[in-house]
Amino acid sequence: MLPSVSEMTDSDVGERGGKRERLVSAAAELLHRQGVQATTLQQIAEAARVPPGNVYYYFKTRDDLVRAVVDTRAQEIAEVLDALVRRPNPRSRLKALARTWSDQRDLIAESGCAIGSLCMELNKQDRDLGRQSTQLFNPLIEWVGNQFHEMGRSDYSDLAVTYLSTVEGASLLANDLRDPEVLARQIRLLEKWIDALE
Amino acid sequence: MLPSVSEMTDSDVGERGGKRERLVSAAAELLHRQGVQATTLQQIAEAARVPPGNVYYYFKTRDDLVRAVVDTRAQEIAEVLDALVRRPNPRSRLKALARTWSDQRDLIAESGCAIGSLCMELNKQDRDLGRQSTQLFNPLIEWVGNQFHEMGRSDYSDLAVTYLSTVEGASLLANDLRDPEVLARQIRLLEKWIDALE
DNA sequence: GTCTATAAGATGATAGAC
DNA sequence: GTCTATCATCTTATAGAC
Repeated sequence: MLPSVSEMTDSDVGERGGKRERLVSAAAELLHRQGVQATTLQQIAEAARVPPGNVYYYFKTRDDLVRAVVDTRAQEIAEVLDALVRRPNPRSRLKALARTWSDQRDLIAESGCAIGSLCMELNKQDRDLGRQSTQLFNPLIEWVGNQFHEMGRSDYSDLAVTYLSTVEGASLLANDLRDPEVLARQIRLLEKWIDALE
Repeated sequence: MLPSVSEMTDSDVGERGGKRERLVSAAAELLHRQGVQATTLQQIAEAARVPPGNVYYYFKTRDDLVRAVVDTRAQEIAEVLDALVRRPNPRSRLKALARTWSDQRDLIAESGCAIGSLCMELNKQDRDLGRQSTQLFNPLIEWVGNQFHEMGRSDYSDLAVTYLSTVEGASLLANDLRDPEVLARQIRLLEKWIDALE
């Protein structure tokens, strides 16, 4: 079994020329833009500048590559959340997190939220891949819930769902309407809502 | 060109044994449960009890069948919205529409919102099929916006997006968490929000 | 008018060459 | 250790039988 990205040493990466990482990176982008099912290994290999068919040297199956993309997304989320703990209070942390969506409004209007659309597609798979999506939303729900809890709200769990529902729903509509400003406006309203909470 | 479902007379249906309708109905359910890309014509034909390969007698291409499913969903939406005009005021109409989602909470927790997930997948297609999704959300946004407008709100457009964002986002999270009550709770909060608006 | 057999093409995966 | 050639399978689509 090959080591995961996080387990690889620098020398491993050097020996392979970073091809595994290029594959995961190219796959992440293509799965976001085209969808999981619509993207072929050939397209991923081409985008990563790796010989087609050679993907199987780095990943045992196609599902394994998809799993690696999910792991990478989960890691990105963890990094974003970790960076926010520097902020002084839960209110400003929640608003800063929301702004990571409006900052990406152009991309989201074009291809939807990378997390939300990935989850939705994984949730339709009946294989074990299907339950991998919890890696993405669960940490977010817990983190957001913790912020509301710190604010002294006993209904922190419902508030976390409301928060993420707004963000994901607005991303879906902005994508469907191909209008980044739809997302920007909803995030602004979400910030007001956070400020208005006691 | 074959007549669409709405244009078919009873005798047409009788002669065909309703196979076209069975195909669209089976396709709609499978696209919802498995996704557009993951569903094959064989699966649809089998579910509709129509000989495999015979699908092309009723639909010129696979995309045409998907289009028929989208048309059917759009028609379903129109029917639901039409039925709501009997209600006395915009506030009760908005709450009644929201309840159509919580009424389907078990199905949505299992497979997501039929409209939202269909839109998300269509939005990733670069063919002309991709822009068909506007048939689904546009009428909803306009109708919901009209209700807020009748309530005297000048920001009716933003409110309509907030309303649908909440519903679609909550459906996505309920699906990911496999928890119908998540959706039910968010719809209850949405109803309170509607009541609280001036 | 209805359906079967099959073509044509693409995709995931493997075996083995370099 | 890296990559190429190829297989087996599946899927859309068509031609033509009944």
